[in-house]
Amino acid sequence: MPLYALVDCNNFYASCERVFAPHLNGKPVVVLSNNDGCVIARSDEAKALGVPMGAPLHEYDGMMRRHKINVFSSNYALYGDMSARVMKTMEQFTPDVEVYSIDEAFLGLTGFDPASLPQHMRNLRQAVRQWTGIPVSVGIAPTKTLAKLANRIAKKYTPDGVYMMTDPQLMTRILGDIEIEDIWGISKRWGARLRALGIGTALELQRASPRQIRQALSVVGERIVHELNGQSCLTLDEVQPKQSIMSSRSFGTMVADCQSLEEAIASYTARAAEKLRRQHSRAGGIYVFIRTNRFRKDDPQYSNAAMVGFDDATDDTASLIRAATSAIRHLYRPGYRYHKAGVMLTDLTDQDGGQISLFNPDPAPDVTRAQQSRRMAVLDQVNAAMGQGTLFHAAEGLAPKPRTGAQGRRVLNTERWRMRARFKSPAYTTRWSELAKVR
DNA sequence: TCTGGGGTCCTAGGACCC
DNA sequence: TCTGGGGTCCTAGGACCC
Repeated sequence: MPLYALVDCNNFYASCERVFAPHLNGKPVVVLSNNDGCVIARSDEAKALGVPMGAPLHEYDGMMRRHKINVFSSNYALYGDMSARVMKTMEQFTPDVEVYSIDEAFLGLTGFDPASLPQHMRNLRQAVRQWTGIPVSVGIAPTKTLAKLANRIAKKYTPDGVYMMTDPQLMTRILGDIEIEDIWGISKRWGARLRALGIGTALELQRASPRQIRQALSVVGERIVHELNGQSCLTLDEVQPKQSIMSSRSFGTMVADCQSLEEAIASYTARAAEKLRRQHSRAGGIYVFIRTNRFRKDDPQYSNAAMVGFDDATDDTASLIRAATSAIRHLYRPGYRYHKAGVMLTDLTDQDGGQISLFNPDPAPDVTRAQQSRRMAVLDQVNAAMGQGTLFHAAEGLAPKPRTGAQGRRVLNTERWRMRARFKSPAYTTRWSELAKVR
């Protein structure tokens, strides 16, 4: 029987801050997102005081002051470094470590004597605590999905932070108390779908017919059913190189001039290029986007993106920055207050070198549905005239360029998602397929 | 005024070829 | 001109995770 452990750092970012401020042990601590916008990590004490995940600072400012909650800006360099130390420590206890996220790892424990595992994991936990200062919880089970659940139990109920879930009878009792949305891979949406089928707990999902679940949730859901039954479907994966690398930020204050956008984009590109080289990859293309603040309904809205493809894939920061800033100059429109920008490196190798394609017709401020559909009609005509159902307009005198390949798909999907989010318009959902049919 | 920043996977159906 | 089957690749849409 295979055995897995999920090791999860408790309140990771908050714990990292505490390592360097030990006097805050036992006191409430929260860590904020970029620009100190909202809460992204909370210590147990902060959770107990009722600070929700994602809480916007401006709403909870007074409350946090009242309760003397210690508030930190995020320091990702620190967290990344601490994470690496934690992972390295765990490698001393088993060679099979899958780093799943910055604060979690799955361990492969097949071959270990099950009877001695809890103690082995207690030792691991203590070593991590001692060498890094970070508290972790460990869940052990025959599948990854069950290990995730065991980890919850470990975190909530066991004093030594380790829980092994192997006894079938005990498992039945535990699963009966777990809401389906708390299962790894079951979100709110899928949860609602399952509840409509009369499945509300992990136990009910465990006992459901795999075929029925496959119908409702695809093979992904069926796997979860098997995993809940102790049949391992998800194996330990080695860390793979990223298929796309993103770097984006919302600005602390609105940006209106092109120069500042160029500078921001240049630094994002440099960051992304660093990640790229670290995993020994080259980018075949770079995708660049800018947008105004969608939360400010009264502001004129503009959002656009461009892709530059390279003749030869590159990892050279200067070339990438040249491409990105040139894209920004094409994307920039005066008269807007920009809120966010970013780049995504892709391995699009089928792009022609140096070509820039814009994704969006130039959206005017405060477009109405009627205006938008008129604009779309024009765009359709342009695309029809160009012979290919491509997504670009010719205002810049740029040749239209069809996009293909896996990365192109990814980028397009991302962009579609943004468009839908921005306009909340079904017209945008259908437009792309209609364009495709023009061919 | 403020409301994060990253990622991955699956599938139905169409296009195209034989 | 119409019909049909099998295979592969791509697109578009729908999810999920931390």
